[in-house]
Formats: sequence, C-alpha cells, structure tokens
Amino acid sequence: MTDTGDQKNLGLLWALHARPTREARLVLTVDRIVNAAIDIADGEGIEAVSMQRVAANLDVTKMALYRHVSSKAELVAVMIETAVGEPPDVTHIRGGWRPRIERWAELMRATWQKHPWLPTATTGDRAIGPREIGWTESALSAFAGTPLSGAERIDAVFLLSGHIRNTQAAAGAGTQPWTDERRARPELAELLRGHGDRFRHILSAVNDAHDAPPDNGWAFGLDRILAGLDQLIKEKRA
Amino acid sequence: MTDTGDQKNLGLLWALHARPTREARLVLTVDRIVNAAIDIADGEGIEAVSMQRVAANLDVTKMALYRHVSSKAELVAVMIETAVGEPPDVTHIRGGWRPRIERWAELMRATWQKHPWLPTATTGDRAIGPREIGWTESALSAFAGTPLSGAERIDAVFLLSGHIRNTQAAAGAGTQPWTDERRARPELAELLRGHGDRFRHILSAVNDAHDAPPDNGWAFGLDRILAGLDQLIKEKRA
DNA sequence: GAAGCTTTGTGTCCGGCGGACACATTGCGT
DNA sequence: ACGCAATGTGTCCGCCGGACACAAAGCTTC
Repeated sequence: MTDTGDQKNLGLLWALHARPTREARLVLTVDRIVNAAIDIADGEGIEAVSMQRVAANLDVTKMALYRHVSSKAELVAVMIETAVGEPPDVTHIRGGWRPRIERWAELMRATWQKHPWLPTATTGDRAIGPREIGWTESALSAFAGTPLSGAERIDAVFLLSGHIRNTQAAAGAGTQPWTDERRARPELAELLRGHGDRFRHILSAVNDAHDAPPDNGWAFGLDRILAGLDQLIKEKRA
Repeated sequence: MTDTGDQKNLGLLWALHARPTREARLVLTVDRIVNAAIDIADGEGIEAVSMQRVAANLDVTKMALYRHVSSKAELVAVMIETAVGEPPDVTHIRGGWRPRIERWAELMRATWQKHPWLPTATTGDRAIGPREIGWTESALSAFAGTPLSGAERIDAVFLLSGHIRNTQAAAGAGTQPWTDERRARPELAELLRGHGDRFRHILSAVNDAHDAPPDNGWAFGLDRILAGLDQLIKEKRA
C-alpha cells in the first residue's frame, strides 16, 4: 500500500508519444525493450517478465535496460500503456449512448483479449498513463446527451471496465473454475461431489450449464449492465 | 500461466476444519501462522507478507513455517480461506431473490472490506477453497425459484462478486484515481488539465461529481446490476 | 586528427525472496 | 533409559530488483 507518488519518473510514461526530434538509430530503445517485455508477457504471463529475462531476449545485460527505463514499475507501466493502444473515438456513432458504449466495450474487450496479463498487471497501486485515461474519456463521451450525472457516468464506466477486467482475468487464469466444468480440474469437481449436498446449487447449476458459451459471463454481464443503465436513463428522462 | 495442478498440497486447504483429535498445545500451529500472516497483510498489504516476515512476527525462523505449510502459495490460499470466513445462509430470507442476494452482497462486501488485500490475492491462477466455493453456493441459493437457467445464475453471481472485487480493489489501491479527485494526486489532476480538452469529458464529469459518495461506484453498480437482473427475470417469467 | 565529454552498455555487489536439505533438539512411548 | 518421531535451526542455492563504478564508444571542438 505504498503511496503512488513513490513511483519513479512518470515523465517517460506521459511523454511516450511526444519524443523530440533526435531519432538516432540506437541499438537499444525504449520501444524495443517494451515490445520484448510484452512479447514475454503475452506468451508466458506477466510473472515471467523479469529484467534479466527481457535483457536476455535483447542480447544485453539487465543493467543496460536501466539506461532507458528507471525501474521495473515504469517498464510495466509503459507496457500497459502500449498494450492498451490508442483509445477509439466513438462520438461519431449514431443511435445514442447504447450503440456507442457497446462499440467501446467491444473494442476494449478485443484489445484486452490480446494481452491476457493486463488484468493482473493493472491490479494494485500503480501509475496510470494517458492512453488508459483516454479509454475512460472515450467511454464517458458515449454518455454525452444522457441525463446521467457526472458521478453516474464515472460509475457506469467503472462498472463496465470492471466487467471486462473480470471476464478477462477469469479467462487468463482459472479464477472461477466452477464457471466452466470443462476447464475445472477433475480433482475439484470430485471434491465438490464428495461434499454431498453442501454444494448442491453449484452442482445443479453447473450441470444445467454444460452448453453455455465459454465467455465467462461476458455477454450476460454486459447485457445486464446495459439493461440496468437503460432503466436508469429512462427513469431520469421521465 | 502454470497449471493450477502444479500447486502443492491442496489437502490442508480442504481439510482445514476437519483436523483430527490430536490437539496437543504446540508452540507453532497453522492457525498462528495464518493469523500472523493475515495481520501483516491487513496492516501493510499482501506484498509485505514474506515467509521471513511472518516467521519474525512469531519469533521463529522462516524454515520452521515449512513444517506446517508446504509453500507460500498454500499459506496464501489458507489466508484467503480464513479471511473470507464462513459463507452465510440466506435461504431463510423472505421476499424472493432480491432481498436474499442483496443481503449476500452486503455481507460479502463487509467481509472483503476487512481485508483490503483480498482483491489482489485472489487475482491470477490459484487454488480455491471450500469456504470460497461456499460463498458462491450461498449466492446461487438466492436465485432458487427464479426462472434463470443454471448458466445465467452462475454468470449473475460472477457479475456480482466481480463488482465487489472491483470496488474493493479500487478502494485498497489507487486503481482508478480519477474516480475520486480528492484521492488523486494533484500531479495527475494537473496533467489532465494540462492536456486541454483531450480529457474534457473526464474533467467535466469529475467536476460534477465532487459530492459523490466515496464508495467507488459500489451502490451504483449494485443497483444497475440488480435492475438488469430484475428485468431479465421479469421477462423470463412472462 | 587529437582531446575531451557525453552517451550507452558491462561487471560486481547488495539485500531480500522462496525453498531444499542436513542437522540439532525435544519430548513421548516403551 | 532408550529410541524414535516430531519440530525447529542453519546453511546454501538461484532468482529477483537495483546501486554504483567502470569501459567503450561516439560526437564536438579545437
């Protein structure tokens, strides 16, 4: 629970795409380091990303990396900023808030799906970059014209991005293995059954859900959230 | 992304409250270890929990701990299992699914609030214990009698527990500092303003939200989710 | 072209981490 | 009193992030 202010050098994070003229072809650059790290994280998970490992992939000693990033925390922050990509502009989409936010959610989910380590890496105390904030800005813009208050819009966006994070986290790791018995270890299913009727609601629900789409509740949750927002918006309009 | 099956010794986790007769007064016990670890995590965050640190708090060498827990992963698993506590029984609550699930959510949130490290500790690949499963069972029982399918019930519970996790995670760390400008570092607010109208929706929303309750969208999200579920249930009943 | 200076990468070292393993100690049953 | 199993200790290993002094290149300026 350290103060976020302790983290070093937010400068690089926020100046990422405003680098000055000098463009000399350097053997080692921030981009190469970040991309190497993202490659490792995509393939082997964020916990496989160590300075040594990244350096080895670039045929360089780990201390060389510190000439370009000031700490591992900064490296991870820039990894996240790079992985989430440029936020989309959904303001041109017609039909009101709903198609706009649906499109936004679809794009965000697609982006996060490419980098299964994002839910883990973005949990906890950390610095946040402009692109990440840009995604929030983009989502908030979808609610322009609705009767929702500022606080409500923020909460709505938080709710939606949280849902994306949760479903992606569950996909990346076996966070809720009971949601999909096919993925659950036989051991666990066995344990459940061994406890008799203590878990009868789970067992019957899982039994009933054998043909459900393996999306960790993404579509279901999104629909429920949007329905809930729709109800509030209609109520406030009346 | 290691296979969960790699983790050692699920035996202890699942036998936690079925320990046999032999109850000799031992200096060092699993309970003392786990409680010491939880104390540290509650006070200083989960990242402060190392085997050395726990051992020091018990005036013992770290290797002594390994006589009682087989690995740090197991210790953390039992910490979680202990921290979440016994799941509640909400089946006796009258008035249908809604008061039952509301009560469940309230209890779960209260429990998680006592241990701000739970969101972090329960993210990623890990083993899950019977109590944690029991909370899911408890939530699922609230939907007994509704027209929701098994898959829908599971998704609904996942959606709700995800919301609790998200709001708690945001409370424990500065995950979404823009949600509450009072907590945001002045530096960040300054950066936002410095970008002109690039973040105008955020700035105006935050400006408008200065008197919002600092619950990270808990009440708002819960209401929206329940409204969304209500709509689906009514629709399926018709 | 030589001298200096800055930039970039290297080598070494540190404390802390999780954990394997051999050893010391203790206490209980015989 | 003996032996044995349970419990705690000490030492060692490889890995982690990172501080710091040093080497090797350029580039600038005479």
